Amino acid sequence: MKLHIHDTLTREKVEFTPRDPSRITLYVCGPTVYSYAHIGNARPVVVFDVLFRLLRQLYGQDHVVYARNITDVDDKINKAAMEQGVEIDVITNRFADIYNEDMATLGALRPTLEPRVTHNMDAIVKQIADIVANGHAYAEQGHVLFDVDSFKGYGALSKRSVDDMIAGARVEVAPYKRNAHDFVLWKPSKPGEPVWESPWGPGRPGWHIECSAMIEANLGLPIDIHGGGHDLIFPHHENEIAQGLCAQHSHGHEAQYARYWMHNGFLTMDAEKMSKSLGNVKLVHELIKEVPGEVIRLALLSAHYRGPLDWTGELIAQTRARLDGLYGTLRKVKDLPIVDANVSPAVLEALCDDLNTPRALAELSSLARDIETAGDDATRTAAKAALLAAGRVLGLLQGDADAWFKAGADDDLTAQVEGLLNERTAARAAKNWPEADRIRKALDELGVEVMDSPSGPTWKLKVGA
RNA sequence: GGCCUGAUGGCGGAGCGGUGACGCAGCGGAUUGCAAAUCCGUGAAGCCGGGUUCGACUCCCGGUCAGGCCUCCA
Repeated sequence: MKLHIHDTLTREKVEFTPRDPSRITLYVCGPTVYSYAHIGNARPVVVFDVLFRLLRQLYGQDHVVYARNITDVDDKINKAAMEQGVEIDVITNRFADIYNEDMATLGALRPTLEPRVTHNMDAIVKQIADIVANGHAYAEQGHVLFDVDSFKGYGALSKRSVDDMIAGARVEVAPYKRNAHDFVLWKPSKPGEPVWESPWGPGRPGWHIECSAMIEANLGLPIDIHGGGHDLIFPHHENEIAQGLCAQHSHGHEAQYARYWMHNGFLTMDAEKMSKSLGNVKLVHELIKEVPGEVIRLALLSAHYRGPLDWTGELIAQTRARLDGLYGTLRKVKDLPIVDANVSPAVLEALCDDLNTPRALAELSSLARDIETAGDDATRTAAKAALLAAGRVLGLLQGDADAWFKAGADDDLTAQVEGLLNERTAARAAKNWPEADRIRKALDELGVEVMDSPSGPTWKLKVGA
């Protein structure tokens, strides 16, 4: 099965051919760790997690190197550290850990590499030096600026010309810049900020250089796939290309930086842009207290990654209901053995078509129906295996089905429910329907819904109870 | 102003130049002590205006609306 992906550089869906099938390289821009991640930040994480899983499925578990950086040098980090009177690593370690925990709750696998700016300062300084040596950057007043005019390929990714950018003219004009659109590779630190040594004086790296330096140092050019949010196309990824290629001794004009570019669409909140001023920023850290991580994950995968996604209460409710259905089916076959199975070709085909998760999800429903309509346990066991295997590529349905419905119930409640259920089972055995209904009502008041089945009752905690 | 997306049923959301997935909700039936689940069936859509075509939701052109980027941003 051949993977096809929509490449931002050519704006076309193309067949994916890895440079080296035994070492696929994937890089996705990660978080700046000064605060909590919001739900919009989670979309690329989940989307590219599916890509990571798919690539591992197609090329082998050990043949994919997935790097997602952690930006731990940044103005916002400095500000937070200053305000709290601590070193920056107190802030960055704390939020990097929280980030990883929160993303794990969304079912995202840990990337192979999580390079940090502070751990790659040598690579950054070296890359800047290479760019300067190759004549694509200049030092001025403690700054090092990338000379945009020296790189002919500039603007190829974002499809904009340097002239257009000047026309837009919101770029910062500074005395140390030759041209307004030149951007910073290295700059002096302000008093009190962390400082690193460099040939151009003490200071700190600019925003874009970290990614290209870490890619060069950790993955090697060209990487296979570079991913990120749509908003990063310009200037971040455009600048990455310029830096990454101009640091190469070939001057990189014909070389490639990333063989394929993938960008996820934006997420809106009730059709509005998420912004602090509107007060509609949803933090993943808060959201997972009210909504299971898997619901969030499925909701994020319910639309194609390149399209927009509107985050609403209705979306969450519908997604939860859908997952209830899937886990409900799995609960019916929970006592059947788990056997190995191949990922359904239809699911693979959908994902290989530029990560068409909605189509893959539709197939998941079909696989669930196979379980429901199976006539015997052998068929059911095979169908269960097929559903779980398909779920695994999507990072879904790997939890315990019973636990799914009881999530949120503490031990006390569970014991209480089990007790009442036993009483009710006895009442039903005696065909004492009024008593059975009384207990059902009592459970209902506890927020518990009882479902009878030939093999005994099951229950679930009602949402919002 | 420049560049880039998107617009499908009550809601979410795909594919496809000719029979309109899938999910949630609705309706009918089967099943069920009750309830749920499940299965079967069913109603329901393609922003507007042109064009191409035997035929367009699907291709082309022009609008409209919404969102994004051009400044830190997933």
